[in-house]
Amino acid sequence: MAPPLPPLPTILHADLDAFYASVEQLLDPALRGRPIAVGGGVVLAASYEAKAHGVHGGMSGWRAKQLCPALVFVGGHFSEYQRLADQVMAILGDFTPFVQRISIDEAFLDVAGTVHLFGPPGAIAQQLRSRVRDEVGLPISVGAAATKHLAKIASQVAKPDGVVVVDPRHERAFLDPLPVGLVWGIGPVTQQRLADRGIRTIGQLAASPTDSLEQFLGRALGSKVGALAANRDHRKVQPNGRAGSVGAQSAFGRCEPSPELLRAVLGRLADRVASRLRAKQRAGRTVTVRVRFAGMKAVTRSRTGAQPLATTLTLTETAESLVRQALADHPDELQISLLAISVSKLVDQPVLQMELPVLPDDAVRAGSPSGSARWAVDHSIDAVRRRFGRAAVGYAGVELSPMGSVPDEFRELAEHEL
DNA sequence: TCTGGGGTCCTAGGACCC
DNA sequence: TCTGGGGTCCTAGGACCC
Repeated sequence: MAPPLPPLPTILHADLDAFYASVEQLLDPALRGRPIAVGGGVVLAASYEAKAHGVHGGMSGWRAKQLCPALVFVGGHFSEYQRLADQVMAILGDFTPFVQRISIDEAFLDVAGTVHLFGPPGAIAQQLRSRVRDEVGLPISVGAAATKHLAKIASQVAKPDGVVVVDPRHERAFLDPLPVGLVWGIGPVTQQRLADRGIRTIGQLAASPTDSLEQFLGRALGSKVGALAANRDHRKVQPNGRAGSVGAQSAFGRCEPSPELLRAVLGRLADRVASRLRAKQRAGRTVTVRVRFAGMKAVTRSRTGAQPLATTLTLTETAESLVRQALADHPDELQISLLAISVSKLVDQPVLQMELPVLPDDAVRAGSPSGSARWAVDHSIDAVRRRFGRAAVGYAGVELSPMGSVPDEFRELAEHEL
């Protein structure tokens, strides 16, 4: 039998460059060519002109200004980000039905079935970039390789505004000189641990004995690196699955965890999470809270119930009880700096768009409404908000809370390049 | 000048059942 | 009666990604 042909580099990873900042420069020509940062107190995204001065996401605003005095801060046009990114994804879909979007601004494509229509992967990458540039006006980088992992690394190397095709016959030559931090799953912690052992490049990593590496890196990462080095990364580009959890968090300076604070913050977070669950027609059985103390140490507490939940008031109460539990387990911690709520083990919970049911009597009389009354209250609030906007109505003490320093739109989009 | 927000995946230990 | 092994679910913690 003839030896199998080497796989073609038909997996593409397309990644918009400095996405939020590029959109701002697209919307306002006066910003083009200038160092800009999206955000204020903290930099959410920086243009390449700003990055040249060392500005990057996650940096405090004043530090960024120190590094780059000419830096211009701009507020975010969040609905524009979503709209333009969706346009880009639609263009990607013209080259193959196998598009897997992994965040607002990046996606994998498998073009194995369409090379006969559009030419080899490198040519497809160029056509795709031209169309995004011409029709949307944004720069996008593309990596092409035989596997997702490698394509992702290639697109990072291609930035800004470029293409890198990794020939499957020369993968090691491509990978070996690159820094280990480009490997998926190697973050700052692991990078430091590797550096302590003199390992900085992927080549050095691949050359070190696997068993001892696995011993100190953990089996998961060890096998991941092994698979990468041996080109055994066989994950397919697959249609997007549905989210496995829905959560929200809120950071505030350092505060004493008074009952009033807990009520206000958890009520607001539960309102966000539960209304998003209802909008997706989903509900979840497991509620997890996260409490971060003043020293950045964080703990979690979770509870799994028999019935899936998507009710604001029930979620608030469950979260409150879990947070109290976490606080009681750490009596030495006097201040907290963040609270988070997440709901997982999600199931479908279709909701008929029916007229509002008549409130049961017990809801009117009792201080604590019944399950069906809670359902009715939530859905009437959702309905009003659909018509008049989110701020139109809410739970007492929830909307009035001074805690929401970050506008809700800010929270809708997961940030990138941090 | 302490560091925002929304997710995923992995590990480990314990409970529980067969 | 004692013991072992496997499977599944739950909780908690941590690293990482965008």
